[in-house]
Amino acid sequence: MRSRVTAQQVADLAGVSRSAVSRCFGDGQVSEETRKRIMAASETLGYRPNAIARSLTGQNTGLIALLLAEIDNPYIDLVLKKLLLAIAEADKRALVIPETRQHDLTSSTMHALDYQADAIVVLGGTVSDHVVEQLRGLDTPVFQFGRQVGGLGGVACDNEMGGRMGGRFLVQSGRRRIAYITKAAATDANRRRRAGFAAALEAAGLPMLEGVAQDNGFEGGYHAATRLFSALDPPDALFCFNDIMALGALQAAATFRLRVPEDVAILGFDDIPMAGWPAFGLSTVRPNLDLQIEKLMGMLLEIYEGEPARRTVDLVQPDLVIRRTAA
Amino acid sequence: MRSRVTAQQVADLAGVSRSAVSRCFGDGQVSEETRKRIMAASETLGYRPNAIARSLTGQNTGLIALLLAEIDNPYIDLVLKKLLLAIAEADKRALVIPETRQHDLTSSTMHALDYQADAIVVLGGTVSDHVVEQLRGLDTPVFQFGRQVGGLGGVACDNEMGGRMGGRFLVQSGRRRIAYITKAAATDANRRRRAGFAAALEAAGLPMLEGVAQDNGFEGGYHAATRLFSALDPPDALFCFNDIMALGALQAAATFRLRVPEDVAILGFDDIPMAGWPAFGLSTVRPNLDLQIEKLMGMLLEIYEGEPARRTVDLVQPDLVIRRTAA
DNA sequence: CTGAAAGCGCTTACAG
DNA sequence: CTGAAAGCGCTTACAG
Repeated sequence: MRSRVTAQQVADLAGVSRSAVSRCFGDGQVSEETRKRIMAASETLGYRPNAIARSLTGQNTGLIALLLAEIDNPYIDLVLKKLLLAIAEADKRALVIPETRQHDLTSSTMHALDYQADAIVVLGGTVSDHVVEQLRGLDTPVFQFGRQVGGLGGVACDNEMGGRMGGRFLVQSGRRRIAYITKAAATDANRRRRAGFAAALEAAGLPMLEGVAQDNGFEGGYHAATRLFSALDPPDALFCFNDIMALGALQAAATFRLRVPEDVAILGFDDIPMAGWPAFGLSTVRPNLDLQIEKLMGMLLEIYEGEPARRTVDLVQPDLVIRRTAA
Repeated sequence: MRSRVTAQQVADLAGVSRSAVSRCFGDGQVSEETRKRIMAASETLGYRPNAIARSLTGQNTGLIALLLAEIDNPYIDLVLKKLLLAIAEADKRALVIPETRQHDLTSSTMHALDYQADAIVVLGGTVSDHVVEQLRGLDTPVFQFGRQVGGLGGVACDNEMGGRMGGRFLVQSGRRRIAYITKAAATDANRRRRAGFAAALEAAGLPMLEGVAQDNGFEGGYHAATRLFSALDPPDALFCFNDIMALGALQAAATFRLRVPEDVAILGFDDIPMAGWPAFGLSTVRPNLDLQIEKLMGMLLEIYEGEPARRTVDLVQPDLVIRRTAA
């Protein structure tokens, strides 16, 4: 442990008790007079309370654990960055724990618990029922971001609504052979987007074509679209699970010399920064990320007020962003 | 603080002292017999040592603070993710602290110190001399990633070498009007890439054209390239500070109906995943990120061995990745 | 408002 | 190898 100034040293210099110093830096009662003396002493000595010691006795540690259940997703990168900023601005610290080959979500949770994190936020990926059961049983509040599994509070994009918006838009723009592209293994977000999309097509009396991808990345979208374009009667619209896949599909369309959106409309989901680049002009469904973060931070800060952790998921409505690839 | 099993409870159940339990979970001497008893008791009770309490008395906290001096850089995203994985695999925890409007690098450092982080790693951005002075004076070891400011240990891509490789390649492929594109405000990486590049051109007796961008992003590259292409005698090769700018330049070339690489060669730096997408096929300089992370982790782990923190920067040589945009 | 005391859950010399 | 004791740097009732 590094040699640092302690509260006792400040107390000695200021001629007060250690308790007074503690109260001064905490929320206790201190007279204006003593506060001034303590602050002066602190400044000369360069005192800062040891957060670790404070955590041992205090109400909380100020630590919020971020569990990254999935790390290869550009959208999660964005979420992580925004969340880091929000946590710093709320004057809390983020303990970021990724899933690794050796360490699954369960052991990440254990680590968060070892450090007495005040709350745990699970980002990305799928969470098995078994793990959810564990998380739900913890004393430490657990929140989920972007997912809606039972019994765990959190915030998510209304994926079903997003799927419906996408489907409706393509139908209304006169498309008739509309496909949904995604990876086979269904995450929660995937299932919901697909369900909303399917509902919109069904309401219009249209069938939903399917494109199955190997992965939820550029290559996955590229190959799935390639297969669809190779069919006898190719689709005139694609709705992709996410923007990266949509960009892959766009590339496939270029390969087939299809005009976008004239021959085929392409719609993504996420509105990652690239979607807006002039090179792409990708039309997409944009989750309201800032609002989601804001709501999550609200839930997080509630627990510092002593309120019980929420157990429900707040859904945030996405927007349709129409650029060039679907219009 | 949540109600949790303590070492005392384990000791009671196992019929040993609290010290024995501590030694068992630490590196102390315990007989095989007692170890078994303690482990059994721990398991029945579900005991895990409280990392906070352990941090208060132990040699270290197991916390490594990651200071994000710049958050809007896709390359830094990659670095952050890889570093998070490496830290988790080394069984340490990452405390991630971003610079915010309210909190500059200095106050981020203070927060890292409050939590008694064992080491601090500064990622991205520029660090003023004043802050470097501060960081250098700390008892806590500070490392830098991707930058080479004096007196602070760390690891970085050999940017000068990378610039030279890029320059040499363009010269050898027969280009004669070669431009370097970057944002005006010079970061350390920028200066070095430019210097290496300039040296390569000078060695060939060629002038170095300059394209000044508003920012180091897609738009910056796009507009800088557009200006260059609008000139009376446009360049036949562009070397961009990073891949995102190169993608912007690529888009500008398309707008001017320039063939790439026939009319103009475009070279980036970073080899972000997108660079390899078939849509782009961007030729670029690829820092050896994995090796950099490995070296940094080596430095980080040295301090747990009680060795003094290194004060020198380990340079890692980049590779040239030739795809389609420059060949 | 203030200080003395106890305690948070550990680790670490120190005896034995 | 093992346990009793002291201590890490705080906070928090408890008296005053």
